[in-house]
Amino acid sequence: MENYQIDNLDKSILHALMDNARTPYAELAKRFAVSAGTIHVRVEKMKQAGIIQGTKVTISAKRLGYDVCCFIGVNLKHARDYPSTIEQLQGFEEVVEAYYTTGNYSIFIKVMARTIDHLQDVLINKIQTIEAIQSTETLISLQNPIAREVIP
Amino acid sequence: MENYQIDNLDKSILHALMDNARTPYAELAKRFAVSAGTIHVRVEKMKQAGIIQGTKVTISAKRLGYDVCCFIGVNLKHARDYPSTIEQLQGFEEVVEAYYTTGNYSIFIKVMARTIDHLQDVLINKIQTIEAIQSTETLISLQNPIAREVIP
DNA sequence: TATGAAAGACCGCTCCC
DNA sequence: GGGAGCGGTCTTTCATA
Repeated sequence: MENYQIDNLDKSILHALMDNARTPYAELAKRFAVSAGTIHVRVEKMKQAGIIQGTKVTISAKRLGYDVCCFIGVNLKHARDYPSTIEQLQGFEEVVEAYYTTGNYSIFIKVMARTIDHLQDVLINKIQTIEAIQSTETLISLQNPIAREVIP
Repeated sequence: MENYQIDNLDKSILHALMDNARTPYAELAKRFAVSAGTIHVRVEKMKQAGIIQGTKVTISAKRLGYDVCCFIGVNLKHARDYPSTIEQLQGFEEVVEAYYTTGNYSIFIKVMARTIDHLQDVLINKIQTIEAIQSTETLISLQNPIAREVIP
């Protein structure tokens, strides 16, 4: 779990696996002109170092009927209400991300909803029922032109 | 690619595969008391329906030295500058997500940086050099207590 | 110490019930 | 939807530089 300085080969492997986690090692080996055993060793090292955490399938939220993506800036009445608010937000499945932030808002959340009506329902009947919340500001996402991950 | 109404078994499979895309079908079969063949059929159906898009490894940004996560609300001088701005933002590897939003900002981006100094560098020497940008507002994320995906 | 090659185990895919 | 055999992939081990 110590720090491990990745080299160009590691980086290339990461790129490939971030695109498709099931890329055969043999193919990576061919692509990067090394042996499959080497690929295996590198992947194992990065797993040990905690760089590669696991694999997961990518889901299309749209295909599942979730068309509306929005961000909501939340202001709390008192900063001390932060933990309990997070706990309550966690109970709403539409809240997919939450951040404790400096700046304009206390908490910043990402919400996925099926429709605008659904979003309205989530806002009024879920989020705004939390007592500790003073006010919210909603940013509806119309497009998501960039979506990727950091790669040094 | 048509719409496909998923049932409880599909949902369970999705959950399992979102946690670990390499879970053996035989194990899923045992867990949900069906045969491995059935798991295969369901996964294939969801792939066909476009619900499952692929698999990717999960990377620890922290382990790679990226400790600072922040959101930046961007205001443009003119709405028409949107496409060219996105194009320029795409060129900065630290910009990992971008949204075209209604509300306070024209564009909303997520930035990953190594350190606060690095973030400052990205802001001053990259983002704020874009001519079309009128102003920016930065929200630094101190914690990310909720991070998951929609699952109906 | 890191790489390359080969053998064995495991998994996923396909056919048939 | 369930079960069995084939093919492919991952993993491991050993030899090598």
